[in-house]
Amino acid sequence: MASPTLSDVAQAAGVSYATADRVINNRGNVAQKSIDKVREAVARLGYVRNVAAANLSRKRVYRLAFLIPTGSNAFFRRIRAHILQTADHFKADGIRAQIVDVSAFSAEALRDGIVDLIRRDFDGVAIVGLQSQLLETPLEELRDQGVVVIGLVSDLPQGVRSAYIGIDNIVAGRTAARLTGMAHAGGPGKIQTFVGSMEARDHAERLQGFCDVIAADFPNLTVLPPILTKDDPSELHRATISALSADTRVTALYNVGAGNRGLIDAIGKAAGSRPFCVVHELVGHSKQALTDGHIDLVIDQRPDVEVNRAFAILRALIDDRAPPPLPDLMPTIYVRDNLPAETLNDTMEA
Amino acid sequence: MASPTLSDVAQAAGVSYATADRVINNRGNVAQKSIDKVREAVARLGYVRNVAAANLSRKRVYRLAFLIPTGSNAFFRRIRAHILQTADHFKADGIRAQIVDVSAFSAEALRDGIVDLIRRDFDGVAIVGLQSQLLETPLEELRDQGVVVIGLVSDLPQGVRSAYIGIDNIVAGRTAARLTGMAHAGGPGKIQTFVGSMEARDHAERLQGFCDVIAADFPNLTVLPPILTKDDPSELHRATISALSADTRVTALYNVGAGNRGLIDAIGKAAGSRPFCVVHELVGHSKQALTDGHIDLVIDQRPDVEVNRAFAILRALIDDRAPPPLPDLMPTIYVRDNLPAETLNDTMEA
DNA sequence: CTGAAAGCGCTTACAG
DNA sequence: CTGAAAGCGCTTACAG
Repeated sequence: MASPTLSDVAQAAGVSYATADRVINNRGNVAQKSIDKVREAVARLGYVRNVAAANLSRKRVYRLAFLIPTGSNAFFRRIRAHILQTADHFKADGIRAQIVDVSAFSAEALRDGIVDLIRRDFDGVAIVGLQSQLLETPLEELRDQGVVVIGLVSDLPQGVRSAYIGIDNIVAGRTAARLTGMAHAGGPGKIQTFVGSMEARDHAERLQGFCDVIAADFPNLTVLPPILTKDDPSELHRATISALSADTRVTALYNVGAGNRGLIDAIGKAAGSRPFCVVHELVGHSKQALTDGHIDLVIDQRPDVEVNRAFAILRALIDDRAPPPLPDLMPTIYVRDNLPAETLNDTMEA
Repeated sequence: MASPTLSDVAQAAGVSYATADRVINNRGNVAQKSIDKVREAVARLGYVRNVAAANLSRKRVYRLAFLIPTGSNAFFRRIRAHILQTADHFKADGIRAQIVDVSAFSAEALRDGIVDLIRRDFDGVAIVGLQSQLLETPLEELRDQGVVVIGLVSDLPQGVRSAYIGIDNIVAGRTAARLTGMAHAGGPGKIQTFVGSMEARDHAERLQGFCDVIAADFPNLTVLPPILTKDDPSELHRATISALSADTRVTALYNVGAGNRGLIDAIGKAAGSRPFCVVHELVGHSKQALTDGHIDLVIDQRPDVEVNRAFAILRALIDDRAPPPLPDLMPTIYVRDNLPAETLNDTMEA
């Protein structure tokens, strides 16, 4: 009943322990005859390599880095908190993870951050990326040193990363549109949209997905040209007030980007009925606004799920084995009724 | 830079390895003086116990059982698939998990299933539970043998399980109501509801949550008394047809229970415009119906997330340590635009 | 191409 | 109450 070990396999195959090990791990320098015998024994006994023992023996330590933009953005604060908490937990499993700050959304700064990583001997790094050619050379160098690189939240140039963990922002925009459309119940309407910057790929994609669905499935609705906000709460505040007061009779607001605090403040202070409101990312103030009935929907990318996945995928890539079955990642819809509890982790009872 | 080991701690504390081990693991029979010295050394060196090494040394194998109702219910098929896939992956980590069948939703059958577990030497079991006193004695016996018991999807009597992994069904019903309400855009409406059985606690809770929100926040809407379906597709088919044809002018349908195939068929064949439709659990046919535009929303409990959590929580409880940071569990809303990919697990690229 | 042996960080008898 | 030693299943030099 006990699982067969490598020495069981070696014995069954009639070779030494070391030889069995060589074929299990494809270390080469083994006669074909021995390979065949070992393979047969593995299959017959149902041998499964004990990863924990292997890691112990080779003193495996997973050194991970997370490159995260600095700044007071609530979403990235949330990501950081999850990384720290997860890193702390996995210390006992030989994982050393740290957050490396890079100044926000500048390709040059990000490139410099990556260059700094090169000689620091990490096994894997997760990077909140950008689509910039500037990053390609340093990323290739990292990879050539055997460092596993993945994109997190925002993708890196495809050729130089092993995986991307983040939502599809076109899907996120489509989802926002579907629900906004539903909320009009077939009636007419005008939707005011806000974007931080059209250069930000995630913003552009969300807006595109949104417009696609409205155009295709809600012919009674019009999407007004987006107002540029630079993700600045005060810009959003101003823009929201003017959208609310305009005689265009706006029936819905959709903010593709950040800065929601300004939008929420403006709505909270407005008198009378308000348009249907959709924003992205569940953080303190957007959650509160949902609870207070100032906005209707929050489309969220579940940074907790993303971080969870990042650790699992990095580990799997470093070990060159398949990742465990993980929950899928997709834009998640929150209304005021299905909000998560305050605590990060509280299923268990005392 | 290398992490301190227990022998570093022992040396620093001036005691033997074995003594250090005794205080780390609270094995008792240690002089207070030694305890203090070891504690101090642990704190000073920042010692973290290596769980993998400990498990290796004691040949730890986690024997897990999942008690799942039999039957062709698509939701439980999905749960089973996730359990099997996860179990397979974790074989390499010394986890042996198996599914134990119990015939569906009979307290007697479930009790017998639990009794059968008692001498089988599991470390942890996850049970799709029922609220029945019948279960208490066998569950206590299991617990007295040191087996960790958790409720999965549907809770067990609270006193005899260590954790519950499942959504809050009141929240699920409230969420369905919020979106159904939104979809009326302030206009009037009548909502036909369907339940499998009012004895099923999850059904009753969803219905209650649904009615609460409609009554509180959507005064223009009426919830019609639920039609009992026994979760039988043909019953649902019949009931849906009559709801669609009735001159009550139903504006929305909400099925609290299973059997959606019948509802979907009926809607697919109906001519003209249809009411707003909300069902539970994303499985093959509900996903297809969403894609085809036959229904509008699916509220899902993410069995993949639940299974993932179940493995992690069982392991943590068995080891008596804190579980890793895990994604929260809450009712998830699907529209046709944010559906997960077909595959169970496909973030990585080849 | 093959094998014997030490060691990874722990736990578990066993002997004092 | 304390310690020395074997062993968990593997990897890694090292010697042939």
